Amino acid sequence: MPAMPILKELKQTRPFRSPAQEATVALLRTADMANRLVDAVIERHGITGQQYNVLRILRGAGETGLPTLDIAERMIEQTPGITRLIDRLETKKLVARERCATDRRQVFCRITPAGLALLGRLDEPVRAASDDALRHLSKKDVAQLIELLDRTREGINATISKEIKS
Amino acid sequence: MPAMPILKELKQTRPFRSPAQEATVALLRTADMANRLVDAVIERHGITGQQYNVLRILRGAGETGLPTLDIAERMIEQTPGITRLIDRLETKKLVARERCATDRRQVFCRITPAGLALLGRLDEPVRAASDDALRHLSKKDVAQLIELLDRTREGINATISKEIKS
DNA sequence: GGAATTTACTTGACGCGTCAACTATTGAGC
DNA sequence: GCTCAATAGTTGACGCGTCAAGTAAATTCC
Repeated sequence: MPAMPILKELKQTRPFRSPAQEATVALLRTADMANRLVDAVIERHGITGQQYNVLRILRGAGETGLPTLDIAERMIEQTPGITRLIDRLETKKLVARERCATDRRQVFCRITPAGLALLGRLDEPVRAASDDALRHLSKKDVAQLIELLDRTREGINATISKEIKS
Repeated sequence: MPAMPILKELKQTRPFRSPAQEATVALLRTADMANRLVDAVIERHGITGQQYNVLRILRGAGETGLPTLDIAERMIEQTPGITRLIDRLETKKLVARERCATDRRQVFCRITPAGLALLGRLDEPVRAASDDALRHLSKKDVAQLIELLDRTREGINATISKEIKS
């Protein structure tokens, strides 16, 4: 039961040029839908999906917090956007920043108690949204999906390193 | 060989709250990587990934073209951004717009010969990028991945319709 | 056939990703 | 110690998604 094949879904006449291309498009569209679903849950609580990610990272980092760029590394995102993202979290009093004394270039970011409380309220609904999104898949399917995606990322990583060399 | 488990990849101490959540995160990260790979190829040719998508849609639509909002429907995206997206394509002379005579509310967009030529140059490298991304997967794996993703989208769609009702 | 809706866009404002500079420190080599 | 390079972060500019509000041209309904 392939549900709704991508081809129809896109109302596209032109067929895919390879199965891999069909899979890639399916991957992108599926991820976008999942993102919307999860973001919708998060945004009801007054922060964006990206802001939520930052808060989660900072919660994981504990008391000491993290330098700005270390946060960026743990996100999907690259670098410069992180500054403004954290600016907004600081405005909302969910994150506090402080220049490091021993290395004055670094700025440590810590999650505030208000930030922790917000995360606490979000953990359950966010998990529920993920479970909902995948509820058509059996336990085994989910494991299989994770495995396929892991291997896909590995392949992409390899491709990228190859390109950097050339 | 699960390559690099998501958990390590994120340097995150806190474990996932459910397999579904791990799968969701894997999905989002994998899609992001795939997107970067493909976009990198496209952007070498002077347009963005979204602009490429619009051009593909318009190529599929043929001579008559498509009204603005019909393009938006076929994209991942919702509505209003499409206007400005096409503005930029028009500036680049890759798309032409013309108000419909019979229904003057509509604006028909058509791909120009220059746009078609650009797409022609991109088809091959884009397909190659997809193939590269998934080269660690066997034919069977790719089919399996497509199937799992199709079913996932189906589940998300159902979840969303359910929410709209409530 | 004229008012009230609906449709097809368009525009403004804001969040976010990304590249290219630019500043402030710190560290390394001499 | 002093120059030079690397590191940590910030800022400006632009593309894009998204919501809310606005405009203009059909359509619908008395």
